[in-house]
Amino acid sequence: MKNLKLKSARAAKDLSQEQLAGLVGVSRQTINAIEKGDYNPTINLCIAICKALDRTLDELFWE
Amino acid sequence: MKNLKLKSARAAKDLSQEQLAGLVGVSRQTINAIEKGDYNPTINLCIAICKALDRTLDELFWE
DNA sequence: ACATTTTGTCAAGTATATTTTACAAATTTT
DNA sequence: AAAATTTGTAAAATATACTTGACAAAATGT
Repeated sequence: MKNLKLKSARAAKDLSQEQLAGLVGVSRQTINAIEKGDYNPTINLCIAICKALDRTLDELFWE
Repeated sequence: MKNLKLKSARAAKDLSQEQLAGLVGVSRQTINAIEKGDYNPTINLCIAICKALDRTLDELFWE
């Protein structure tokens, strides 16, 4: 299922998928796939995303 | 660095690495590697571990 | 309306998470 | 102290996260 919390947190910072990808050091497609859902990123990437968006793991990746 | 929060939470439930591995459906070595640190598990595995130990992502995998 | 940026998606390749088998060190049990 | 369980670790194989390049649809800006 889509990760709308991530999409929303990214929008709150006014960042494009490509900009967020650059901040955390992955490709744009990876960010897109995570938001799209049915994807299983590594915890280090999740942590990097959380820090870039000033959120915690529970806020963005806990159901 | 070692994940002592995970090690401690597992001990609190009196589970061996092998028992926890069975609960979350991975090998014992994977659990051992995560506790040892310098490892990068997937978010789905982290979530499964958290649920098995009645903890959240922030409690076990946030620094 | 046109131009630009952003997003969704696909296929083929590369990097790495995870498994399997195996053995020794350490810890716990009797 | 011996036996049994648990843990630490390693090498080779497999599964999958992530990349690169590319193109079209959708959204945004002028």
